[in-house]
Amino acid sequence: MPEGHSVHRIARQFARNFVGLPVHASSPQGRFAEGAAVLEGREMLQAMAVGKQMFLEFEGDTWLRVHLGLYGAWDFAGEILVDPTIASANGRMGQTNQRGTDLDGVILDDAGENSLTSIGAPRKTRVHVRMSEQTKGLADEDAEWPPPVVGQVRLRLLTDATCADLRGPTACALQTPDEMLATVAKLGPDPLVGDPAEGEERFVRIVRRKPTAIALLLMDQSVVSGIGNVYRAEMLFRARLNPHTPGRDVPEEVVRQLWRDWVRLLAIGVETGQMMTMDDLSPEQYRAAMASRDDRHWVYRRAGLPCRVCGTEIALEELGARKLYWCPFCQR
DNA sequence: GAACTATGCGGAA
DNA sequence: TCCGCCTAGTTCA
Repeated sequence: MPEGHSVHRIARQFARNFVGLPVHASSPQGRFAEGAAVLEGREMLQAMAVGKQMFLEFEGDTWLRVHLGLYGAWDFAGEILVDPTIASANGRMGQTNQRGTDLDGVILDDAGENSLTSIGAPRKTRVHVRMSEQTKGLADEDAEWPPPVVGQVRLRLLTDATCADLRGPTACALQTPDEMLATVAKLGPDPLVGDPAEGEERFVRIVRRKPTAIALLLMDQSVVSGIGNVYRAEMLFRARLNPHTPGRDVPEEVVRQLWRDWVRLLAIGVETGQMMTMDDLSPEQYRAAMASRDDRHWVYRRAGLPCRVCGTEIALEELGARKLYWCPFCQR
């Protein structure tokens, strides 16, 4: 259940390992057989993310649009080049386990080394990672190649060195360039696409016009791209903003603050692979919070627990068919 | 092994 | 507003 940061990480992984290379495409599960046949053998030209959508461009004016939805995930295997601007390379990206762990793939351990752990890679037996020369000592020479297909793989993309398996997406479809542009045009600004200052103006203009609760606006992908249920709850708490405040009643400066917070959280998320929303804690506080992976947020999934700031019980309500967590005192 | 849950979203009613 | 999609980890029996 990835929010925007995961999708950007996945796009970057494709940029490093697939772009510029011919790709074998198949649909082991069969549900994307026609599309895979179209892509088979074509060179991947570009990989980009806009909000929660990812677009892969192939030779012949053909785009692949993928939306992971609630359950989707990409599993990478084989050679996985490490983006130096990104703290970790990966096994599994997108899906996470049910304990609230929101980590993509490999993490940095205390020593600052890349280490393969099961965190965020709940089915690590399926992830045969042969790291690039930029990492060390993680060669898996005995891994079968290409990796055996396990489970429902909608789409497998394969180069000589790297394999990417897509499972459970909400959307996986081919698009013409016009269709791709039309999809993007419907999306609100993404801090990592285009000029973030322009994005801020668009965001402010829309929010300040709407009578809709700010908690709903933040989740509306036509208002702002990439925010999901976790970032929504956390951002509203960080702004100490009542989730029910109509967009047009949120002071302009607070709207701008929300956008800038999203810019910051997304950057941290893409860099670390974690939905780090408590970055302003002291190191000691942060260590304590991280000690329990189930409890690393201000309010998300903390219903009934005391607010970390004021001790009030965190509230849980349904809003727009999603669970909304907030502190009735801090966000009054 | 069944039931439950999830970071999403489109379409029917 | 509700339902269905579609996957897999976790929890509980």
